[in-house]
Amino acid sequence: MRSARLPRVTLAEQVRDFLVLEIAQGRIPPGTPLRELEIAEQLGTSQTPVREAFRALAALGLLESRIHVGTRVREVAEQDLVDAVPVRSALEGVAGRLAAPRMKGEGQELRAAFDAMLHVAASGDRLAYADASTQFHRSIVQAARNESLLRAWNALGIEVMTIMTMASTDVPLEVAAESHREVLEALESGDPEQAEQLLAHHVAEYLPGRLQVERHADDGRTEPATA
Amino acid sequence: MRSARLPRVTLAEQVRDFLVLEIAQGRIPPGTPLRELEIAEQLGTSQTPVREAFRALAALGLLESRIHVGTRVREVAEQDLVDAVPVRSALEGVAGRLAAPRMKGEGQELRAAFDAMLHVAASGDRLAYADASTQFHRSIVQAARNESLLRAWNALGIEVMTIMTMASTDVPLEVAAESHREVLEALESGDPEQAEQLLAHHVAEYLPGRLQVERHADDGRTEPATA
DNA sequence: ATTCTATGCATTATCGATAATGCTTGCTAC
DNA sequence: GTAGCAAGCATTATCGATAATGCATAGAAT
Repeated sequence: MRSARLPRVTLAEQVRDFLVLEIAQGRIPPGTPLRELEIAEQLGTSQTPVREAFRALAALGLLESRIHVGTRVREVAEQDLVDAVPVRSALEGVAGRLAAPRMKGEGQELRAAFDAMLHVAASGDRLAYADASTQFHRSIVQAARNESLLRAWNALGIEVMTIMTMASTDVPLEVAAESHREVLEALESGDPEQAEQLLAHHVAEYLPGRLQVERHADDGRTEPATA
Repeated sequence: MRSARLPRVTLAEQVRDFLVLEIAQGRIPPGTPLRELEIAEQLGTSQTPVREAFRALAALGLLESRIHVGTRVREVAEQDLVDAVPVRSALEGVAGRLAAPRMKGEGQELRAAFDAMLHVAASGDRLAYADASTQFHRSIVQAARNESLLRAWNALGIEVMTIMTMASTDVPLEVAAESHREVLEALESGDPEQAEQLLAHHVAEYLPGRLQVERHADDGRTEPATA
């Protein structure tokens, strides 16, 4: 969002990002209890920034805290990937609808994000690809110029989910990246209907194989997912 | 959510709720700068819980913070009411779709929430009505049993919005309450399609008169709103 | 054996104080 | 008069220490 702009300074944010990566990449497995003071010591900070990071991650559903008892990494992170599908689909559909008219003609930022995604896909770095993909989708949501929408979307924690998904699927990056092209074009053409449709569908496109199976029991209208 | 169950203990939560009411009811007008230490002194706590409350409210979009500079009440709370309409509509539509099959037959909790709403509407207490209405809608979102959905919905800060809406509209409470009946019935009947439709539409039903005007410039598919 | 109760312990929640930051104002140089 | 710089100030960000809480365990009573 402001990634390169401001140096992302606070310790709390650094701690948060550290934990996100540790958890998303499986170095801290689900169920692990996290103690504020322990993490603080480990990172050389005081309890305060760690506590703040815990709160932020709990809001994303990555941790769960019980007051006066403790915090641990949530077990169900995988179910979340599945749950998120219809929600993301709905939200990004709205985003497409609202963003399309504003994009007509000037999708510079979005196209830049798309190009970055293609570029990074060629490099084979799945983590970097996750970043690029997240940035692409966030650009769309931001283009809708709707604070509520952005907030709801952020609450889903797409960054983390995308990282986790990329880590557990083996879809070739080029294919994944290429699948964004029609979305980009629909937005650039400025057609709200088509943008909504394509985005809602696209978001439901890839899901790690293992998860695809469980999916069908559940929703019934949207299809598979990643992005 | 757990309102009566656990006593909602932490100071941070109390501070948060205090601020929500002050802001929602206009006793702290938009634009007001809030200083952590000042609020702390005013409430007889230390800076820490206040800081935590600030963060939570910033996440809801009620405050905006700039690092090392300060925090103030967001100006645009009113625009948010408008922005939230298509987002809420989409989210609650999904909620209805997912919740309906689970509710078939046993909508006890939801019906209880509905009855509470009717009851409180008769009393004329608009603040209490806002609570009841929020509880009704939250029940539906919870019934969908989808963590991501609940998180996204919570991120919208419906409680606050409903309080603010009720404060600035003059729709008779009985009418507002009654309008939930068909939603309830659709859910009890267990039909996902109909529940989705009705909810998405219902959510877009009431908006304070002053705001209705601005609305039409903006979205184009969903209609007016409160709930 | 089972339930109740008291006590200790692990952990968070809160506190008061200090460090760090960014804004602003006033000065200086041109 | 204006641009650049420096010092002071308001405010947050962080720290280290203490208070409060809930859980678990062990013992007593039945």
